[in-house]
Amino acid sequence: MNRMAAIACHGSGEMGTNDKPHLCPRQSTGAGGFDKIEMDRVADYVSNVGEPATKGRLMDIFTTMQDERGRLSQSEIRIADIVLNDFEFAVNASIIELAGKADVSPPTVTRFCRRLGCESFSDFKVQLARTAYVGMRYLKPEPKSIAPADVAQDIITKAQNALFLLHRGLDVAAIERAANRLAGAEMIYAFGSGGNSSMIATELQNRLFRLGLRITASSDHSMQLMMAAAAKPTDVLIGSSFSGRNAELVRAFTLAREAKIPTIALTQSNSPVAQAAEITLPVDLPEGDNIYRPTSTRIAYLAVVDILASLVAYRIQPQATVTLRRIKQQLVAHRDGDDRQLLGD
Amino acid sequence: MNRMAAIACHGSGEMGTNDKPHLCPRQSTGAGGFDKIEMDRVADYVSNVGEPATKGRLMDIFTTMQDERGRLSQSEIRIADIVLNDFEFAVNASIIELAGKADVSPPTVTRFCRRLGCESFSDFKVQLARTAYVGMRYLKPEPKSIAPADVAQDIITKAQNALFLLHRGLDVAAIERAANRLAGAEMIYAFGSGGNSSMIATELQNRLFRLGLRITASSDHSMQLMMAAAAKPTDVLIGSSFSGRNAELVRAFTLAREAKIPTIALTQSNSPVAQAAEITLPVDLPEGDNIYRPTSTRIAYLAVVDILASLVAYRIQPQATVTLRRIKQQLVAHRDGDDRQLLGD
DNA sequence: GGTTCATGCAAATTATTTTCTTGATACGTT
DNA sequence: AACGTATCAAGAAAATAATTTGCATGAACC
Repeated sequence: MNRMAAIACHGSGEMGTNDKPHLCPRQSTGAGGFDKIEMDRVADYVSNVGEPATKGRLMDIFTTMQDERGRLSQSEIRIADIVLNDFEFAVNASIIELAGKADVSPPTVTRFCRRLGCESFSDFKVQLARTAYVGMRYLKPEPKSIAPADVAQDIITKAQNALFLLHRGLDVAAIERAANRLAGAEMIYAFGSGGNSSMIATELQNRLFRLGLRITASSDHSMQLMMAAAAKPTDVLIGSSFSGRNAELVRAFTLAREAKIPTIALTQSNSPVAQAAEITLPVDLPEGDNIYRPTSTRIAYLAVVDILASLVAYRIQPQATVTLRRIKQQLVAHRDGDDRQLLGD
Repeated sequence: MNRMAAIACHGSGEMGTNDKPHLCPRQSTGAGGFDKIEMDRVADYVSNVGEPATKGRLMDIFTTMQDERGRLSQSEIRIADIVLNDFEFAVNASIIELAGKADVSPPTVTRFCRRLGCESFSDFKVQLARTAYVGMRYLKPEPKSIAPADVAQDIITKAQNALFLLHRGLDVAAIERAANRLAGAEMIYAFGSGGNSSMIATELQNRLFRLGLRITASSDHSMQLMMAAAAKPTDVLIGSSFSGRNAELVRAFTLAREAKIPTIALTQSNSPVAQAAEITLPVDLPEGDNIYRPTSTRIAYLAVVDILASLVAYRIQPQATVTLRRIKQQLVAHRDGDDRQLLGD
C-alpha cells in the first residue's frame, strides 16, 4: 500500500483533485452521477499506488464531511453526525459498531467512507485520528473547567488548532512573492500597532536584521506615515493588522502604493488592510479564537513571520545554508548567552 | 460517548497510569513479567470501555516505543524501527504488510501492539495516526526541501510539536502555584533579556496589566538588579530565560530570594536559572528545536504565559468571568481598532 | 536437563467489502 | 394523470480479507 499525504484525506498525486469533483467541495459545482464513475475513480486511485500523495491535499476529513453534508444521503448524514459528535467513538469503533449506532448497514458505512475520498473504512479511521488531534476542538469556546490542567489543555489545543487552520488557509504563492520582495529590498519598514501587531513588527525586525537586511519596525502611526512617505520604490513596506481594520495602516499602504513601493500585509483576507496592500498574507482564523484567546492568533502570525523569514534566508543564501547551520551549531554550543542568535535562519 | 483528551494514547480514566507501569516508562523501574499481567490489564482496559480517558495518560505511542525499545525482542525491535522510520507506511499498512516488511509473522505484530499498551493492531494504528500529526516530525531537523510549501509545513509542524512537547512536560502544579503568587502580588517584576526572553517579559506585562495587576517588564540587566533590590516580600519576581544560563537573571533571583521575595522562572529545568528560582515553570524542548527554529520554542513560552495569565484571571475574578466575557464580546463587536484588548483574559 | 520465551503455523474468529437485490424516488412519455 | 424507466439508496448474504488465538517448535538461558 502506498504512503499518503500528511494532511488528512488522501488521494493520488497524479490524479489531482479535479478527478474527484464531488469529493473536493470547493470545486464541486453540482451533483453528478456517483456509482460507476466513483468505482472508476477508486480503480484509478488504486492503480496509482506508487504515487506519493504528499501534495495537493488541502482538506481534512472534518471539513470534507461538513462541506459534503448537503450531498450525502440520509443514512450517510446520520453516520457523519455520529462521527462529528462522537469522534472518539468513531475512531475506536469497528465498522459494525459504527453502522449499528447509525442504524445503517456496514456497506453503507463503507460507501460513506469512499464518498469522502477514503480508500476504505480503516483509511477513513486513520484520516480521522490524524486530524482529530488538532482539527476538531474549536467547537468548544470554553475550557471544560477552570482547573489548571483543563485550562492548559484548552490553550495548547487552541494554539495547535490555530496553526492547523493557518496552514490550511496559507497562501504559499503569496508568501513566496513576499519573500522575494523582502529578499530584494534595499530597506524594509515593518509596521504594526497595538500589543499584538507591534509584536509582529518587532519580530520581523528581529528575524530579518539577522539576515543582513536593513529593516526598521515602528508601532507609531505618525512615524509610519512619515516613513511611508519617505520610502523609495526599491524599499518594501510590510504591515500587520490582526483585525484588518487599522485605518492608519491602510493610509500608509495607500501612500506607499501611490509611490510604487511594494506593500505586504499580514492580516485577515478581504479586510481593508488586505485590500490596501499589494501582497496579502492572509491569516484567517475563526472568530472564537480571536476574541477569547489572543495568543493563539498571535502564534499563527508568529508562524507566518517564521516562514517568511526562513524563505528570505534561503533566498539570500541559497547554497550556503547547510554550512551556515553547522557554523551556527558550533556557535550555539559554545555560547552561554540567553539569546541564541541565529545567523542565517 | 464522550470526547477525550487531546494527548494521544488512550486509556481509562479510572485506572490511572499506575496500573500499567511498564507502559509508562517514566515509572517503570525494571523489567517484569509481561504476558499474564499484560492480559489482565488488557482485560481491565476493555472492561472499562465506557470510561472517559481524559486524564492520566501522558505518553504517546512514539515515546512509549522509544522507551520500551530496550525491553522488546528482536522481531519487535524490527517492527518498531519500521514504524519509527516509515511512519506513513505503518499507518496505512495492514498487519500483513507490516509483518511482511519486518520479516515477522502477523501474530508477532499483534503481540507487539499489545506490549505497547494497545488493545489491538487497529487500536495501535489509531494511536499512531493520532500522535503522528504532531508527534513524529522532530526527527527530521531539516525540511524536505526549501520549496515554500515544505518550509511552511516544516515550521508549522515544529511549532505544533513544540506545543505538544510543552504540554507533555508541563508542571501543572507549579503553574498553579505561580498563578496564585501572581494573583496575590502587590507588584510584579517581569524580567527577560535578549530578543526571545524580553518578548516574553513584555508579553507578561501585556497580559497581566489588563487584569488590573501592577507589573513592569525590564530587559535591562542593571535595572533588573536594582528592581530586585527594591522589591518587597509582597511582590513577585518572574523571569524568563530560554537557555537557563542567564547569569544576571540568576543574580536577580538570588538577591530576591534572600529578601524573601517570591521568584518564578520560565526556563529549562535543572538549569542555573531554574535552581535560583523558587518556582520553576519548566519548558524543555529537544535541542534541535531550539537551535534551528527559535520560533517554535518561543511559541511554547508564549503558551505558558497564556496559561499563566488565564489562571491568574480566573483567580482574580472567579465568578465574574462569564459575565466579563459577554462584555468583552460586546466591546469587541463594536470596536474597529486593531488591538483587541481583553479585559479579563 | 529444564525452564522460559520468542516466534511461526494453522485454525478460528472477526471485520470488511463485494455482489446482488429490493424498494423508493424522480423523470419523461404517452 | 398514469405508466414505464432510470437512478439511486441501502440492506442481506456471500465472499474475501484481516486479525487474533491456540498450539508447537526451537533457541537461549539458567
